[in-house]
Parts: sequence; structure tokens; C-alpha cells
Amino acid sequence: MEQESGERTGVSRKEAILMAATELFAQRGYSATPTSEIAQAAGVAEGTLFHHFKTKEGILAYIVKDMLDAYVQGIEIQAEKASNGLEAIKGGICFHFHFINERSREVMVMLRDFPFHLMEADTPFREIVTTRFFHLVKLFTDLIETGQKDGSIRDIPAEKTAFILIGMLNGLGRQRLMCPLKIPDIYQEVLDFCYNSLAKRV
Amino acid sequence: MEQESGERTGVSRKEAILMAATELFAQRGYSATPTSEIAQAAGVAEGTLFHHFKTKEGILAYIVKDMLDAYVQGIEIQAEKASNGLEAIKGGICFHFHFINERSREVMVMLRDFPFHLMEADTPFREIVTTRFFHLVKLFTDLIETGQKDGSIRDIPAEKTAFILIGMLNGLGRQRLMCPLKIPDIYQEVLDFCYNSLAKRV
Amino acid sequence: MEQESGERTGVSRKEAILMAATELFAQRGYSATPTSEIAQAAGVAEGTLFHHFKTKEGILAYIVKDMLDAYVQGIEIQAEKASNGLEAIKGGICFHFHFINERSREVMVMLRDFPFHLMEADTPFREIVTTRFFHLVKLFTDLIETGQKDGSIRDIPAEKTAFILIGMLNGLGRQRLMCPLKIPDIYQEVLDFCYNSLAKRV
Amino acid sequence: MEQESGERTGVSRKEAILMAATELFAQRGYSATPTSEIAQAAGVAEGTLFHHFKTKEGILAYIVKDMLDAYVQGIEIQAEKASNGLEAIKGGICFHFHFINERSREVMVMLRDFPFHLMEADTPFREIVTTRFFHLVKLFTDLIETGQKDGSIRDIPAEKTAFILIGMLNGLGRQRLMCPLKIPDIYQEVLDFCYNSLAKRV
DNA sequence: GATGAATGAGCTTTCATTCAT
DNA sequence: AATGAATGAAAGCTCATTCAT
Repeated sequence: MEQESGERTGVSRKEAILMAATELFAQRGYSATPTSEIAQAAGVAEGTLFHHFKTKEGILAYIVKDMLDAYVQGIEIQAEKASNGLEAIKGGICFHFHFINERSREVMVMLRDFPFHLMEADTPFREIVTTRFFHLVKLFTDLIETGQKDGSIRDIPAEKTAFILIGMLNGLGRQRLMCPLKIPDIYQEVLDFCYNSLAKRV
Repeated sequence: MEQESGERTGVSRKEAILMAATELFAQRGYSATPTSEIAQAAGVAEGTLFHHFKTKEGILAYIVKDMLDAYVQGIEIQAEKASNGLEAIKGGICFHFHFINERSREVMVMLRDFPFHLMEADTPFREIVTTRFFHLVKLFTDLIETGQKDGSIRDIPAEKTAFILIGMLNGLGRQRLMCPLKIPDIYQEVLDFCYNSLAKRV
Repeated sequence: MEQESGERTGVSRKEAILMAATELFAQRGYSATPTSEIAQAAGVAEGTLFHHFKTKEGILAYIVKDMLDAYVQGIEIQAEKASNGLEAIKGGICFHFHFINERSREVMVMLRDFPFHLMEADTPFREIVTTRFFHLVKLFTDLIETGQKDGSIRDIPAEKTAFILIGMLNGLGRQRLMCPLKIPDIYQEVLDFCYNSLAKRV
Repeated sequence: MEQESGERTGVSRKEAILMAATELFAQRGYSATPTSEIAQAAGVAEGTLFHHFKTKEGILAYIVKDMLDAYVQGIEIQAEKASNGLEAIKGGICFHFHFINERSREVMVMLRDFPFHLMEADTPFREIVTTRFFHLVKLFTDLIETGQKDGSIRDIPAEKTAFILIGMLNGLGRQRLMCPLKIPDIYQEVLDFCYNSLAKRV
């Protein structure tokens, strides 16, 4: 009986809260979403939120952490599959576009508040996000260096290029997910754009 | 007497409010900044804010509009100076980096809330921002097409590439201005990165 | 613990709020009464007002609706008891005077803002008040027609006379309850006045 | 040049303010009308209001006093013309209906805030309104007594009946002017109603 | 006389969080 | 574990009035 909520059957209250919060944070933003609405959407009492997650921020932390781990892990898996550094980067970019489509709600939650609320000093987020961000930078840097060793990527500063790629993907992700204007699908063109900048000329 | 404020002399109250609001919005975000603090920082009574700008949003609108106009105009001027399409794009990117250094506070105000609060339907911002955004897209698209005609830019979809460039600059701007982590200066590398993707091979 | 308030024991917080609001609205008017004072008078926190009634208007709506229902119902009961139409009207008028003495505070709340704030288009009140008002008109009209059939009331336009009676009772109610001047008790004289206008001469 | 206002030519600023305020007070109520809107509607600066009338209440006082004097005087003139007491009362009632049609805006201003704001102890209104109210009561009382002497009015308590008549006219005036519901014209019926109650049977 | 920028007290409402049940 | 009534600090905004020009 405890597993029932007014809204979703077969889903624990904790999961119902996470689903409701993800949807609402994505659509209206973290700070614009009152806990009362999360509770209502999840079909639980407001107190239950604070029972499972100590604070409102705790809910956000849970969502963001979960998503970031899946993202970084996905990139890593793509990299392992690739035959060389350039292919690994391409695989990473492909995965990125896949991911922001598949888990668009969670990505939006993240993008909305990064790097602001999520990077403020007295927040549990800072460490969560920072760790994964630098992990990602390290990953891309390594892949570029690998590409340079195996001859697939030309001679460019590896870490700086990693920052460019990450910044670009971040910016394009925002543009795609959050702009309420009609923007063409540029997946293939982004791949080409990066390929041309990275690939060693033969 | 109008020219005096407790904090800044030789500045009208309206200007003092704009300066204080820009600084606070940049550092703490629009919604996290109470009007009471803006008033205090500007050395005026809280009511004075609402006398000059009808609402708190009115202050944000003023700052953002002013900044966006200067940005778009700056890009246009660079484009006119250039000898060909590729140089115009490079000039635009250079100006972009200049601009976000020179007017970092206002840019931060913008980046913090774009495209969220700034793009919500019932907001005065939406039209302000949308107009300038598409103006910029058109500008970049034209420059790319120009470059393709003059032989400086290779055969790529012009409008989609414009979206890529704008999305990338936006993402990199965020990374640079707002990430509280130490990130190397990648100005030159971004130029190279774009150059390599755009330039026609000889 | 819910039953305790600093001011009134044995009364729920919601009831304490209603009692305090009724008294204050009656004495100073709806708009001149800040929610902070209602809270203080009720011995609850200000937030509690908005927990139980969504808005300040919600408190007024509750009071007015409750009172109007009791009023209309009281008139109806008097009418049923009467032996003929004229007696029913007299019974209604008697009840009216009783009611404005018994529930003077709530009646004052109503009279203060009728038909202004209570009749504005975008208000929840309009429908509440309009419904009861026309119910009352219909009731009096029916009673007059009954009286004309049973021979107790002379030949006068039924509905228009209903409007006269209601308007008169309303005006006299205001005069009695709200005028801070000493006005003699005219209960008996009003009954005579109406009786003389309505009764069929034999 | 001083006589010009943006809105009305040939009208002094003071008159323009009174006209604008009367219209706004009638439609939205005294407290719901900001001085800024009066100034705008009158085509003058906000400060000008306080130049001519010391306070916002001063504007209301001027309007109400002016109107009440005209009302009482009108009733008196009708009374003087009449051939006997009963006719005088009828003349007064006729004048009343005339007046609330002719000067409906000013009457509405009055009705909206009487007897509340207009009767509060620390207000200049109290004396203004009280004086005229009792003057009217005295007038009606005298007319009734006159009618009793000349045989046109039957034996009823004169002063109490005066209160009934005034209260009734007040209530009916409210009903007519301020109820946003369609209410039939009951002018003739009110006259009949009163006539029947007052006239001596032969 | 006329102006309008400036004021600041006061308003209603929101909301994350607590805690007795 | 789950509830939801209660809280109170803080927010954005309104507005009659003042006063230097």
C-alpha cells in the first residue's frame, strides 16, 4: 500500500517525486518550482519530500548527479569502442546528441542552473559538478592526445581543444533544448565542423 | 541635487541604479537579487527603482537591450571592415571575445537568464532577445554566403553553420565568464578551430 | 494542539481567523484591514491565513457566502410558516431585522463592500452575491403574487415591489448598522409602512 | 496659458482635476483610485493636485460637499413649491430620482464611501455629511408634520418616518446606480408605495 | 502656480522547512 | 514511513505626499 501514489502506480514515492521534480524543473526551472507543486504532481504530501530528500536542493542534487554520471560513462564507453582518437571524439559527439535527446528532461534541469546555482560555493553541487566536468575535460584531452599519437588528429593544443569541444557542445545543447525558436537540426553539420578542425590532413 | 547619490557622485540616480543592478545581477543572478539590495547599492530609496523602471523586470530589460544592441552593432561593424567572408567571420569572433571582456558584467547578466526567464512567453524580453538573435543568425549566414562567393569559405550549409558558430560562442562565453574554475585562455585556439572548419582548402 | 490559539481556546485556527476577520472587516472595512492585523487578532502567524484561505479575498468570500446563505434560508423559513402572502412578507421583514441584530458583524462586512468590491467582474464574489440577490427577488415576487391570489395584498406590480422592499431593507440596514449617529429604533414603523402599502383595503 | 490642460481646453486645472476625480471615484472607488491616475486623466502633474487640494481627501471632500449642498437645496425648493405636506414629500422623492440621474457620477462617489470613510471620526467628512444628513431628516420631519396638520398625511411618527424615507431612498439609489444587474425602472412604483403609506385615508 | 523625481512605510503573497500525529 | 497544518522571513510593488526647481 505504501508503494501507491495517487498519480503513478507501481512506482515508489521516492521515484514519483524524482519524476515529477525532473519534469517540473526542466519546464519551469529549479527556483520557480515550489515544493508544493512537486508534491502535488507526485501525488504525495509535501512533508514526504523532506522525508526522502533532506532539502529541496537534495532533489536537484540527486537528479543532476545521476544524469552526469550516466553522461560521462556514456562518453567513456564510446571512446573505448573507437578505432582511433578522432573516431573516439566523433563517437563522443554522437553520444552527446543521443543523450540530450534521450534524457532531455534531466539535461534541461542541468543546463538551466549550470553554472550558477550549481556552482555556488556553499552548495553540495559544486563538488559534484566540478568533479565530472574535469573528468570530462581529462577524457577529451586524452582522446585528442591519443589521436595525435595514432595520426588521426592534427597538432593542436589538446586540453584547450577539449575545452572548446565541451564549451561548444554545451552551447549547442542549450540552443537545441531550450530555445523556444525553431532551429534546424544541425547534428551532422556539427560532426563535420569538428571533424574538419581536428582531422589531420593527408 | 539630482546628481548626488550616497554612493556615486556625478551620476544620476537612474544611472546609479543601472550600475548597481548590473553588478548584482551578474554576480548573484536576477532572481536572487532583491530590489532592496539594488536600491541600497545604488544609494537610493527602493521606491526610486520603481519610479524609473516600472518593474524589476524593467531594469533587466533595459540592461539586456542596451547590451544586445551594442553587441550586434559591433559584429556588423567588424563585418564591414573585412576583406572577405572568412575574414569577416574571424573579425566577428574577435569582437565577440573583446566584447565579453569589456562588458563582462552585462554579458553575464544576459547569459545567466538566457534563454529562460528571458524567453518566457509573457515577458517583454522575448521579443527583444528573439529579434537580435535572428538578426545575428542572418548576419552570420550572409557572411558565410559571401565567403562562399568570394572563395574564402568552403561549401557548407550557410545557415546551419551560423547556428553552430553562435551556439559555440555562446557556450564558450558561458564557460569563460561564469565557470568559477580556472580555464585557460583559448581565444586563439577558437579562432584556429573555426578557421579550419570554414576555410576553403587550396 | 490545533485547538489552541493565543487568543481563543477551544476554537480552531481557521475559526479564529474567521472571527477576527469578521470583526475587523466590520469595523474598518475590507481594504483597510491588513492581513497582518487579522493574523495578530486571531493569534496565528500571517502565513496561516494563506494556508487556509488562498487569498485575502478568500476570507471575505467565506464570510459573505456563509452569511448570505443563512439570510436567504431564514427568509424562506419565515415565508413557509406564514398563513398568507402579506403575513409572509411581514415575517420576512421581521426576520431581516432579527438577522441584522444577531449577525450584525457579518452583515456589516457585507454592506460595506456591496455592491462594489463584491460585484466586480473579476471577483469570485459576483456570482455568489448575484445568485443570492436574484433568489431573494424571486422569493419576494412569489410571496407578493401569492398574497394577491389569497387576497391579502393589493394589486401592485409584484417584481418591482420586490425590488422596492429589498432596496428599502438594504438602505435601512445600512442606516441602522453603520451610521455612527443616534437613530431611533424604527422596526415597528417600517413594518407599518410596508403593511400600509401592501395590504388590500377592505 | 495656465488655463490649458492636455485633456480639456477652456477648463481650469482645478476643474479638470475635479472632473477627472469624480469620474474615477465613481467608477473605481475613492481608495482604489491613485492620485497618479487622477493627475493623468486631468492632464496635470501629480504635484498640482496637492497644490489645489491639500490632500487626496480634500478632493473627495470638495466633490461630496458640493453635491450634498445641491441635493439638500433641491429638496427644499421642491418642498416650498408644494401645496401640502404630502405633495412636498412626493416632490422631494421626484427630485431625488431626478438628481441621481442628472448627477449620477457625484452621487456614486458619495454612495460608494458612505457611511464608511465618510463617517470616520478623524475625517473632515464627518461634519460635512452629518450636518447635511440631519438637515435632511429635519426637513422631511417638518414636511410630514406639516402634512399631518394640513390633513394630507396620516398619523404616523414624523421623525421615524423621515428616517424610513431617507433610508429607503438611499437604498434604492444604491440599487439603481451601482448594481451591475438589470433592474427595472421603479420610479413610479416607489412614489405609489410611499403615497399609500403616508396618505390619509378619506 | 506648476512640476515630477524622490521617498519609505505599508501592503499581499510565496515558500522551504518543521514537527506533532 | 507519511502526513499536512503551521510558520515567518522575505519578496516585489503601490502610493500619498514632499520639495527643490
